[in-house]
Amino acid sequence: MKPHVFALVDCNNFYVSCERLFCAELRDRPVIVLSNNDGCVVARSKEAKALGIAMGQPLFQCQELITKHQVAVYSSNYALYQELSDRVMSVLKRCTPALEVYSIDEAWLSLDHVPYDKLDQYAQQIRQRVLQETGIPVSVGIASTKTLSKVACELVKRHGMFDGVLNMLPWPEEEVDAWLAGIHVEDIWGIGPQLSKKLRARGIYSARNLKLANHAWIRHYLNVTAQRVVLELQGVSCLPIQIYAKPKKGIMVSLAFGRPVEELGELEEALSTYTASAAETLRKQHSLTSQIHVFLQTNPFAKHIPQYAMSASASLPFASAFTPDLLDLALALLHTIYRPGYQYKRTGIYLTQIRPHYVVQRDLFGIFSPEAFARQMQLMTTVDEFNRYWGRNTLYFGTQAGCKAWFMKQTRRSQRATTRWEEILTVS
DNA sequence: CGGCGTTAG
DNA sequence: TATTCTAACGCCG
Repeated sequence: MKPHVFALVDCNNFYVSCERLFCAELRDRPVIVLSNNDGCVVARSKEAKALGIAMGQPLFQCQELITKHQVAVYSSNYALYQELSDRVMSVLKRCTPALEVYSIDEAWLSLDHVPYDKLDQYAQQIRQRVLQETGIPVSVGIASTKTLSKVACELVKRHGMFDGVLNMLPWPEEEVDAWLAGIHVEDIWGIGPQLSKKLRARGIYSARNLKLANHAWIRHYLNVTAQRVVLELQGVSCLPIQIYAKPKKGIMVSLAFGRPVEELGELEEALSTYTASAAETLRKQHSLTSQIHVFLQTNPFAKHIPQYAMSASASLPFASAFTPDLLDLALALLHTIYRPGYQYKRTGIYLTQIRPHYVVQRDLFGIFSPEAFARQMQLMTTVDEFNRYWGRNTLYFGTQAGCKAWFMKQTRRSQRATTRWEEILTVS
């Protein structure tokens, strides 16, 4: 049987590339993008990496480097990144019969349909198309398993060679192994810090070592995930391409505040906003929830202030995606856990017990009304369509209203040039 | 089955 | 002064 051909397409420094699209002078400068609340660094340009700015580093720790080297600093602009990601994925969709969107900046493509000797050329065409149609540069790794295509992509980025595409398929086994020897175990997809520690304790330091490790030992002392990684390194594909996004089994919305919040009223406003957003996500995947968890927390890093963290859960009488139902329950839960006198840093909601909305509801006491349910769903569909057309939060529920003084800090966000008319790029 | 730990981006 | 957010899965009791 012919082995499968996996291509991993990975956008280069994706968030930075997005920012550069709308600001030409960022081209050769060091650029970083921050997490929510401008907390820590979540994306770095090549130049910023070279300066030694680390992934996940708190902003205040690299302030000196930023000033010294005039690093361009951006708050995260997810509206922009998601829109550009969608554009990249739609180009990729046209390049393969089987696309798996793995993350905002990565996708797997099956290239089973491409003749073996045309793979490199085809991958170059993919890169050029994406660049031409979206402006985003990408790297491509090609191999017989997902894990090896990750390795290939990593080698492209690490060595800045291969012209953006690395196809490992034609390589003899010894050549693959030679390159695997240069990859540390902790840099393999699926091997995190804990597994690395155990592997290193057994003298397994490189991807090559792991590929040749003893199966029985791996299974017994580690886990089945690690065993799959070993097989995948050997060229035995265990992880197929998943074309359809599985509906989420849990939906969480939780954001840290831009400043400490003490008032119940502000917490209600924030939680209502998060709940409406979670409900929207729920409806988008055609699901209902029947269990709600609400949580509340002070800032665990602020050792000097009194700490409090609490959560509460409750079940809905019947599964729902009707925002007012979820709001009622979420706010009631918030009231049970709220204690005055604390400086809260975060609240959030987590929806679980999620199931498809077409599964017919059985109700022991006859309280559930299919007619009312249908009316509610219709109302929410209207709200969602309205908001999709006129912009997020054009229509919203009363408890969300307020001045949003708690909203996250975003002092350096670029224009939402692709999703807001009033922020469109102007050329003068 | 729930809680915990690990990993990912 | 300052430290992201979301989701899945495996293991264990």
